[in-house]
Amino acid sequence: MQPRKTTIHDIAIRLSLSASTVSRALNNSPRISLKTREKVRNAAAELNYKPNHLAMNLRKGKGTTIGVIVPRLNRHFFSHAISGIESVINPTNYNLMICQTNEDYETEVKGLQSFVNHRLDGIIMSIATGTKKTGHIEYVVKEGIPLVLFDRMMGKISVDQVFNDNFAGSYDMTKHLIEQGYRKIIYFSGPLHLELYTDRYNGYRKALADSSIGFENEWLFTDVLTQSRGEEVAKILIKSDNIPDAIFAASDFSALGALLVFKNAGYAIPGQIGIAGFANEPFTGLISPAMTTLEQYSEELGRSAARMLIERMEFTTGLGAPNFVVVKPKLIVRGSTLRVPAGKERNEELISETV
Amino acid sequence: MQPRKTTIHDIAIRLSLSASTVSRALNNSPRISLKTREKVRNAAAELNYKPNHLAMNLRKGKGTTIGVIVPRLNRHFFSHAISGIESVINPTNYNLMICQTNEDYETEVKGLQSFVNHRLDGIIMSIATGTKKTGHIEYVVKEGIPLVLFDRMMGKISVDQVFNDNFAGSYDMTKHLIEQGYRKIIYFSGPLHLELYTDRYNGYRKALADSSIGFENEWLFTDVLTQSRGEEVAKILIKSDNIPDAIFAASDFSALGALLVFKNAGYAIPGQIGIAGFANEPFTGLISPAMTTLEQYSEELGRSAARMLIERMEFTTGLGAPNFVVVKPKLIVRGSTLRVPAGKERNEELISETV
DNA sequence: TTGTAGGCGTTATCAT
DNA sequence: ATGATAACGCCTACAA
Repeated sequence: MQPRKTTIHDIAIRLSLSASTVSRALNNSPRISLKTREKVRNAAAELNYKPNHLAMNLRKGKGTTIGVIVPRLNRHFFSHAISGIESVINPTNYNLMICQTNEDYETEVKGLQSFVNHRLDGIIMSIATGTKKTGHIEYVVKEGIPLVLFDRMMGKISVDQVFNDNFAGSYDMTKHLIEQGYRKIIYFSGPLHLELYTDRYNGYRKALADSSIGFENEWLFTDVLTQSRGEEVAKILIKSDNIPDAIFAASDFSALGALLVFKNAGYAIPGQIGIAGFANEPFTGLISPAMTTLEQYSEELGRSAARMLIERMEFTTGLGAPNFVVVKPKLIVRGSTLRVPAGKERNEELISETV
Repeated sequence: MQPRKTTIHDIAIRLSLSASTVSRALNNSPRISLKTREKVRNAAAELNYKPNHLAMNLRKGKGTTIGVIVPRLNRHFFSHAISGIESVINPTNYNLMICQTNEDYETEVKGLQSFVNHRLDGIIMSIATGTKKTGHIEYVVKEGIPLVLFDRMMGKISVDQVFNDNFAGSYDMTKHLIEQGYRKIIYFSGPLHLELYTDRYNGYRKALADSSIGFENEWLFTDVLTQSRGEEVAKILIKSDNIPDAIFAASDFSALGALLVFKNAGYAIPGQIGIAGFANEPFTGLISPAMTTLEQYSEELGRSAARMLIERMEFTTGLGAPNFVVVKPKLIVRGSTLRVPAGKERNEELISETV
């Protein structure tokens, strides 16, 4: 614990200069002679000077920190999205402040508030499943803080957004299942108050309708996103002797739960039952049978979000019309749903590499 | 974009009070009458006042942000450690600023420097594998900023540390392999300039020695931590016909790479070759055969680190003697190494649940 | 119980 | 090319 940190004043005194000169020299202002700049730099190094960003930001009315809010850090999807964000942010001189909500609304509000109080310059966020109200987000927008929503879209809010074409992904997957001969396709959904999940659900429904396959209300299970929920529902299905041809889950994790339960119960996958997920989490390529799923290009999503945010921050054109970036997920077909003999009605284009 | 944000002065003017009164009222100072406090609170809400943390921190010379530096966010180990940290930090009014180094030294230095400049109040960090010098860390310590090192220990630096007993974990694993009848046990290590990895390596060597099993220099492969490196080395082993009895990898990921290569090449696991990893990443329980590995209790590690940091920050007793927390990893025995018939020399205590 | 004044470290404006 | 001064928004002696 040293008494006090070196400031530009200390440097100024040491060199018999004024603080403003030192400040300018440190900022490489052309108004200061090269010789002086050199002297100042040396003295700064000698005195171990470290700029105080708090003071800088206070004075300038803006800082260099971007806040990121995600539901969970330990999802491949989000950690890779963050990697994408970082790859764009790192070369700039912005810093990342990350906060995870654990899908909880209160935590989300608190985190966002803290970002506002800290006068962060921009925010990238993905809404928690627990979030049903959007006042806190609209507030940030009204406050004039650049904000980009990502993955969990929110049609009502007029703000930049980056997300997957969930409808299309879901549609493609369902079509694939139908092509493989599955007819009774049960759907594991997330909470339907999130557009993300209604879109996925609608894509599934549309594909069924387009193939003239009837839909039964009991085919839909909501809030089945985790492995344990997937296991629960799978056990219920087995116990009630309500065995589906296939399960399409809006989450790889619940798909995994179902796959394990059915496999343990002795069902042949993909023979008796097909199972597909959503997100292409790394484990989907490692289990057996490997799981059919949808690649969401999370890293690219993150990069896009970061780029959009920086755009907003630099060209602070007030509240222009919001921009949207939509990324179409890619169908990754693997063993858990592939049962049509090769060369028959199998669509070669659908077959992707398995990691 | 509104013209300017509300400050305590605005509230003061509105209520014909002084700014200091408002400040005190907002901070619930008993020196201000309850009635005034109430009035101030209302006015603040009405004017949509948000405290400026930059100014607060500048004035107080300290803030409420804790920095976390990890090599990779997308490792189960680190994302769970962060969850642990958060579970301790969230109830306080500190915030987390997270930075990932991608195992790169330069990024680590830059991140740490940025933390110092932002006057963060405390730092929890795990050193990048690319880091060989420690000056930047010692600097932070000398600067008087509370710092806790975690997972990647650094014996030379006098600072609080939380880490696994890597020697013991590695020793246990090697013993287990020997008990299973494996003799030629090849070792995939991380870079040996990190104590973490020398400790693991030494545990392995000690177990071999204690069982009077000779060690050959070609059994050691360094810098084999990723899946792709694991695959590379496995292919080299097969090509050179240098087939081991078992592989013990200091990383689940390189173990995975080897497992896949040997499995694809038609080797029976655990029959012809046993494979074990380190970290208990979720996929280890999902692949087949499921992988034997070591649980590191990352969440607990994170919690301990956060607790130690807060301790240091609150009771800022200068530079007291550093504290250490050591957590012993737990052996998780699964199919990839288990081949001794039950009831023979198999040690029941070693058999743990498979998640 | 409240007000006044000064300063945290920096930078922008205006002068010299 | 450099200096003096004020201000960013808040807090805290000290004074009243």
